[in-house]
Amino acid sequence: MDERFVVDTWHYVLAKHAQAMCQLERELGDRHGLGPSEFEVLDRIVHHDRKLRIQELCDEVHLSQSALSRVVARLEKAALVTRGVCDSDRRGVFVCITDEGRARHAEALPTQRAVLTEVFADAPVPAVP
Amino acid sequence: MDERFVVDTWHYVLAKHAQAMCQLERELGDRHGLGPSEFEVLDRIVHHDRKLRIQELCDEVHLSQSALSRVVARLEKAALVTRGVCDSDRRGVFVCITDEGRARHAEALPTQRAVLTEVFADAPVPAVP
DNA sequence: CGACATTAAATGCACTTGCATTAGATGTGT
DNA sequence: ACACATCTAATGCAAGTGCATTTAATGTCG
Repeated sequence: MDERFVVDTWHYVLAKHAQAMCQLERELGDRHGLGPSEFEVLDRIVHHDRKLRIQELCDEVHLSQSALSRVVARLEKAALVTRGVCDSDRRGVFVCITDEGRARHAEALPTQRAVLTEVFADAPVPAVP
Repeated sequence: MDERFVVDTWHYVLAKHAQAMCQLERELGDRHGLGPSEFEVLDRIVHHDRKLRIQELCDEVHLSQSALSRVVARLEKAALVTRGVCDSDRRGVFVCITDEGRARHAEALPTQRAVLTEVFADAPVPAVP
């Protein structure tokens, strides 16, 4: 476990994260009115293709529970998802994507892929020593 | 350029960034009173071992110019750096690390390395297809 | 059954960030 | 020399985030 390798990898992660995040924020925002977090949540729901509990989403998205709660609130206000109480455990809330949400996601997906492809086109990940 | 590879790499970057950032924030904050951005700026100055212009730092740290300006302001308030006008171009500002800043950095460096080593200990970076 | 710990999600709050703008200094062209 | 574009850094401001707390529902133990 070379210390040099660790630091190089960290710098790689920092650089790519900043680059991709910044560009995603621009492109998704300007072209589809979505932030990276909003897109990520929609993407996870579409990927599972079912309604998910907030807690399940929490495990998959890299956000705190409170931040996720607000992202879902924004998505709900934009009519891209609906929130409903869970019958079996009325503390729980499940999030269900709407048709409009699905459409918006489908529309935004190529944009996201294009950005990622551009950012990672040359992906000289630091080699393991 | 496989689309799958691109997405996998992105997820890797997202996960490692979140994990490392979160832990750095905790450890650097609790043990040394530094945020990740503050540490990063100190680290860049120590690495160059000279006073740097704000603009130079801007190229190396992944922050906007305004955010960097405020990080430097916080560091100055904590007496870890000093700011001075550049004689040759009086628009410019150079940032100079203090002895206390050097000491704090030296003290925090092992903490940062420990966190990074832990996070990237198993670093199965998605393999290039 | 009843008190208390536990869990899920929402909310108050402070903090950091980026965008847009501003203030001041420098360069340029006529 | 003067007007104007450009550049550097700082600041007003809005937005998103995490931590701590709150509210409501569930589980558990006596």
